[in-house]
Amino acid sequence: MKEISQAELEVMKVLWLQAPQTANQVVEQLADASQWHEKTVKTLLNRLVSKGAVSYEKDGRAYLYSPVLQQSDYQLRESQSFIQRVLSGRLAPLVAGFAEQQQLKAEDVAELKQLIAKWEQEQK
Amino acid sequence: MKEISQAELEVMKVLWLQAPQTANQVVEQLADASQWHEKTVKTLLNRLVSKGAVSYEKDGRAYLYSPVLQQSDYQLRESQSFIQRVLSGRLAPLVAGFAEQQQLKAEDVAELKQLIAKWEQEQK
DNA sequence: TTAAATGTATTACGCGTGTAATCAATTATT
DNA sequence: AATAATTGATTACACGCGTAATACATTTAA
Repeated sequence: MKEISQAELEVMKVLWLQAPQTANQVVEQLADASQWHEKTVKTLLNRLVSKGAVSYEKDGRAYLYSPVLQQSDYQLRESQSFIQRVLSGRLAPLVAGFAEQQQLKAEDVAELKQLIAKWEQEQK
Repeated sequence: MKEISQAELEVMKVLWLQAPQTANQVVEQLADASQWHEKTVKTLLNRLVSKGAVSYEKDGRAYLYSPVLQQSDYQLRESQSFIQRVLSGRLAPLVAGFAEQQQLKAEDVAELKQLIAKWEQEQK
């Protein structure tokens, strides 16, 4: 699976919300959200198909597009590479930055606690 | 501050470890680590200067390069944009990525606990 | 003082991406 | 059936990036 560019990711997000969808359904949502021209969205869909991230099937006149790459898989893969590339494998500085900016949500903290608990369990 | 590309980031990492450094010191480390040609590294340094991420001062015949952009600032900025763009604003999936990789070190856990304690203190 | 070496600046080039326009095929309309 | 409209495929093009090579300036060596 080749890299997915930023613009392509926006298209994936639309398909992750609901699938399958026709090109026009996708175009409509992105014309609203991102001001993209219809042709642009079609190109992005084609590139995603070439990359194997999206599949389609003919439904009479129009095509129906579906994601092949699942969002959770994508997020995990990207997160891992991001952690290595940018954070050099360390989570703490990131959390510290978030805390400083008051961007840490209760939900995040709960998740962190759970992770720590699990980690401590494994250390025994 | 313009975007920093992946190759440029490797150069920044070398400068974050120690600064100032001459171009040749940087080149040496990256020739070892990344197989990059001297000319390539010089180009990357120049682009980083153009982008305002690195500064230099003349030291006789050679130049001394230093990061202007601090690593913690960069990490925070990138993390926030990554979390918005890829994770739709939630920190949790990133943490899950960590758990998956079994990358948590005792040091991280200790630091995280402290951050959480502080955060809980502030919530009262 | 002229040549070699060293260090930086400028230029190069193919590829992916953002952003579409045009072409071709198929369906709908008159 | 011929033409118009729709939809996907192909082509376009400028810009940033990875990866250097070449040119230029300055210092050192012969």
